[in-house]
Amino acid sequence: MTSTIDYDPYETLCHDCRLVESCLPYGLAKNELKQFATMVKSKPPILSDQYLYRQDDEGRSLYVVKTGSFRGFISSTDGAEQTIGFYLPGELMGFDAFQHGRFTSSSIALETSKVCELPLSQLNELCRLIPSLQTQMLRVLGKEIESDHNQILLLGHRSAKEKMAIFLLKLSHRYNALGFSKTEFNLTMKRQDIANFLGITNETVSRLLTELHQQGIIAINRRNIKINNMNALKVLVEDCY
Amino acid sequence: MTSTIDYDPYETLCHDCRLVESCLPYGLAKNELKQFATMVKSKPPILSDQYLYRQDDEGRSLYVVKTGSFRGFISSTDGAEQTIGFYLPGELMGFDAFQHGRFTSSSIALETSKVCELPLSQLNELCRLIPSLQTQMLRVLGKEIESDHNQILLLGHRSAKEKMAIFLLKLSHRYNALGFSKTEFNLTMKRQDIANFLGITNETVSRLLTELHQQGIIAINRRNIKINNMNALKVLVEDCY
DNA sequence: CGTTGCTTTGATTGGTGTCAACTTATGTGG
DNA sequence: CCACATAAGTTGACACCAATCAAAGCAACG
Repeated sequence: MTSTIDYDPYETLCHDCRLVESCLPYGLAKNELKQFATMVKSKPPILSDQYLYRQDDEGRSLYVVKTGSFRGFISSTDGAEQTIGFYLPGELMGFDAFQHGRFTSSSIALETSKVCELPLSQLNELCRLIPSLQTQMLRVLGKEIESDHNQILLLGHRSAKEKMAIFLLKLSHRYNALGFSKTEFNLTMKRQDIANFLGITNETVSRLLTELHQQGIIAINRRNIKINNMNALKVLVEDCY
Repeated sequence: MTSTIDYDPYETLCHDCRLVESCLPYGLAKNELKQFATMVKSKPPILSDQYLYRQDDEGRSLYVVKTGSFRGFISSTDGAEQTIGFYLPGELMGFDAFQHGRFTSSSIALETSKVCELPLSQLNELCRLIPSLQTQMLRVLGKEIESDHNQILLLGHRSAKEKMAIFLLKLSHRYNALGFSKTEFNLTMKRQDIANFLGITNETVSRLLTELHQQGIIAINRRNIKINNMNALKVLVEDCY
């Protein structure tokens, strides 16, 4: 499967990166950005289904998605999983290692993906030197927390249909923010992943997508989805966003 | 109703505070702690049902619970609420204002409570001066994120009974960490609050508590709860923790 | 004491999960 | 290139957990 997100085939430094506006160093002065860039470690691409990091691994870095997408999840001791989020380009992963230096979740690539690695030791040091980076750091942490809160809101008080609609709208919004179509995109995750993320079963996901398709609100073929009636989706949610 | 948590009737500085080991400045050297303490603003006690802060308010401070307890929640545009957490002494509130300088959740006192206020501007400055404070800051942020992830796990994949058991076990654990009994304590929140937090209805909460009572696993009278059989509760959860 | 808000209990309904069968896509080896 | 195995996705029948609606019990408080 080819990725819908593959606009950066060559290695670039931060100041050339088209993600810079949504990434951590947003708002830094030119010389600061240059300094920031020296810290960034590049890694070989992560293939589909490969782990970026595993729960309980030592966590010494943050990671930013450069291309591709990831799925973050927690495993219970019995092997049951809960997907806590999907990560698209420009989004950060690995905050959960801040507490004890070990990841409390795992991250796995949904397709061939590239990341920028930010070693925490250097990031901390740089935050002291560059106040606006410190501010920006707290800002993305706040964003992460707010995003988690929204997920709690979604899981706690929404019907399966509302959850599905919210999921699609949010994905649309995020793709749009990255400069892609907000009405047509490829789902990089399996039905099962969506189901797990929303706290429902894959059968229910399948049924709901079929239903939305039959109502003409979306058109879906395998992983390709087209939103025909954005408003109808919003009506389903009514007031969540 | 009298609080179960009322061991600090007099104003104290950080170095005298019995919460210091679980609070933000944990691990700071004596002189650093002194410096930290000068930043702490004391506030008049918050009475029951009073807001500490409201969603969309400007957020320029973090707050630490000194005595009492709070309920944090998000409101949708239609007025529906989702409780995102309960806060006991030593726990921090207000991280969600990091993103845009405004709270994305509200916090309300469940009983007469006291908080320490930490102005963000000074906290940021101090983090630059005291590296171990910076580390500690990231640690509590990591803890907050992990806690949110656990809540997502709970809401996504647990039956009502499991949710209830997890809620009680977690509360027991937190009270114990504060030096209180882990088998007997008062619930400072209403059934409705618990229900909302767990994503179920208050009727279900009531039924489950009654059921656990009849099975002899707990003894509950209004807000007072006694856990008679901790193991039985853990068996209900099996593998979550 | 009467009002009020919180809690409990009961009867009924419906949304999702569960189980199972089938279809479709992908990949492998002969 | 085909036969086969495997995984992903769809669809249907049925069961059950928890929501909903309704009403009564119970503590707090003026």
